Amino acid sequence: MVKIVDVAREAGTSVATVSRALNNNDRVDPQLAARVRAAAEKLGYRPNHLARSLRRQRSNLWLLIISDIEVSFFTSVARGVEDIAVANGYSVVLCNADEDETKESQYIQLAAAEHAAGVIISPHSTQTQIDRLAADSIPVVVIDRSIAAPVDWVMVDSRGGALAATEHLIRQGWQRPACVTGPRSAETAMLRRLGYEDALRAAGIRTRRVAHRSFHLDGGRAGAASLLDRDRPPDSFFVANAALALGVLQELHARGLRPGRDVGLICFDDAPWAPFIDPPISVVAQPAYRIGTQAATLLVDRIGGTADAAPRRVVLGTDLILRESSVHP
Amino acid sequence: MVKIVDVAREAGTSVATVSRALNNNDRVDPQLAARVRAAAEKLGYRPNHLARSLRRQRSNLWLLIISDIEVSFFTSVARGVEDIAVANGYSVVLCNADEDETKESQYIQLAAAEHAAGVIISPHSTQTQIDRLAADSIPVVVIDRSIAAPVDWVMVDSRGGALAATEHLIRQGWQRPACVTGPRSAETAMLRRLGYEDALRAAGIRTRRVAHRSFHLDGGRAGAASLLDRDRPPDSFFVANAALALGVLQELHARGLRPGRDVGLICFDDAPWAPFIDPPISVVAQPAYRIGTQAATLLVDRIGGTADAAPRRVVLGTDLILRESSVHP
DNA sequence: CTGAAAGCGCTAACAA
DNA sequence: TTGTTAGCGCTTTCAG
Repeated sequence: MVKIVDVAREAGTSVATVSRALNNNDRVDPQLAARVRAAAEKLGYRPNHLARSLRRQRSNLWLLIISDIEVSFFTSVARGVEDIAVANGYSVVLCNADEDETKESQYIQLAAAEHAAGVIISPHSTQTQIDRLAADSIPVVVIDRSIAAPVDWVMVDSRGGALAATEHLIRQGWQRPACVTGPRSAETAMLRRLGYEDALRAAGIRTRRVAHRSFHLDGGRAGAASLLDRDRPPDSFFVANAALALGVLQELHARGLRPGRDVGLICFDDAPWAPFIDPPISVVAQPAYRIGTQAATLLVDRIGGTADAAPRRVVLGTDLILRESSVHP
Repeated sequence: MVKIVDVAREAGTSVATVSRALNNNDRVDPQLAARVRAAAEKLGYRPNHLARSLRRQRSNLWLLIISDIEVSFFTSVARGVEDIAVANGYSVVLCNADEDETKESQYIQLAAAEHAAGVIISPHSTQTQIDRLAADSIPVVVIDRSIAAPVDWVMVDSRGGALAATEHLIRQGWQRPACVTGPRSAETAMLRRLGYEDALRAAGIRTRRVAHRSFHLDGGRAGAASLLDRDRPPDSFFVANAALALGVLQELHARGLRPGRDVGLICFDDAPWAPFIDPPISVVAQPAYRIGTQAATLLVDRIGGTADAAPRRVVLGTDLILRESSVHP
């Protein structure tokens, strides 16, 4: 391992000058700086981030903690985050909390222990504890779901999107829309349910048909099954995310019910496969990449700026993409 | 920030003893150790990984560098890796190289700069340079694709899986199978092509219908289009991964060709949506989770063991899952 | 079994 | 503008 003192010796100068030349370049003789860079190059010098971060008390590493890596929404977000981060000299690593509270808290610990420069997180629940980060004054930006702490966040208008989707179902002529959503602990699950209920209320439909399940395929299947087993089963479904929708589709298929003919179906979040399902699925699309860039921009500001500025909140709109699954025959 | 010296003061002992008590516990008086732990607990002490790693010259962090996070195969691998890593006291973070050589090399640099304990990587190409890691004696395990360096790796039998898939197509009665695969630089792309050709050879089919494209939806669409525009177009497709398959489906749909009726279709890698496509897609399934656990196990051994032991190679078999898309009417 | 002290590689006062 | 040097927080000899 070649270290800074080796470069100093090679360039015939001191470690301080090497450090200065290789970093900000602030007030070091251009010729000397060039010599230093040449020496560093020749020796293949790579700064040791550990030592640097320990000394500086801050690193260049961001942790992006996402609640479920299998959700393509998050992978698009990640791309947005990364593009902005890299442009500002940070590296981003991903942590998959897998909707598991324990894993999530371990990653939060990790961010603190590794002295991350910043954290972007889609919290498992509104109760997710980020005190560990606040205590070490590591800036945090929350995405997708909100949290019981005064931090910056970026979200989509879940309630509005759900309202639009359910309204669409009703306008198509479906009479008894149901809502299959995530666990009560997930704010997006609740907001999407509320949007669904807004639409029912506006249309004067009294019966709420709601199933809360885990945000997974199995949850979708179970939710749809329980709803369909009721006395007056739903004739259409607003589903709160893509994984759930896959489960709902499975259950519909098992019962010989075809979306766009026997039942209506629309879901939140546009998955890459949604246009290829039989029939193609209508969705509420989220601006995932833009959520990532927005969150990253907030984080860059927060790292550079004053810690005690008031939290900033960004809410992005959704787009309704209509395909065949929601058509009323 | 509470540090080790604070704990020492609280416990009425020295930093050395605190360090020992909090780590291996090796030959520390049990009573003293208990006092130390109590003090650490009381003060909310968290070790600073940066300082520890700098001193020890090794960290507990693994980097898992994957070539495309949108491929669900990799997310399952990640889960397998993580389970083993955590069980052995390591933390793992994900890096998405996005099939981009530059990003990949930046992550390799990052692993070196952060003194990662180990790296698991699905390399962008056989030419991926991991010298940076070898130079810092950071153990590496390669997955999914091989690489021009003597390292441990874990792969699936791509060629065998491709052979089985293509044989199945032929046995169904399809006469002119084609192969839509990834770029020549990707070893899996080549191996799957070779397996396809093995099957044609065995069946005495002379005409090779092959399209190499990028491992993405667009590539699949373009590949299928170019094949279908030939003089004697294929009547069936073996597709080298799930993203490509989506593109192929798109092109077939655009031409009014229905899999399992007008054409045969089977693809490598079982995606979560594969059973829900119209018609459900036949696939070659990979033991993704097991690839992750195997790779992680190799890495644990390698970190603990001697660096110069001969590289170990693991090849896992694939499973053919037959659904409707490959049926010959 | 415990403590004192020497660094890990780097940056940032402080001096020159 | 450059160099000397004191740590960042921790682990690990080496003495005791």
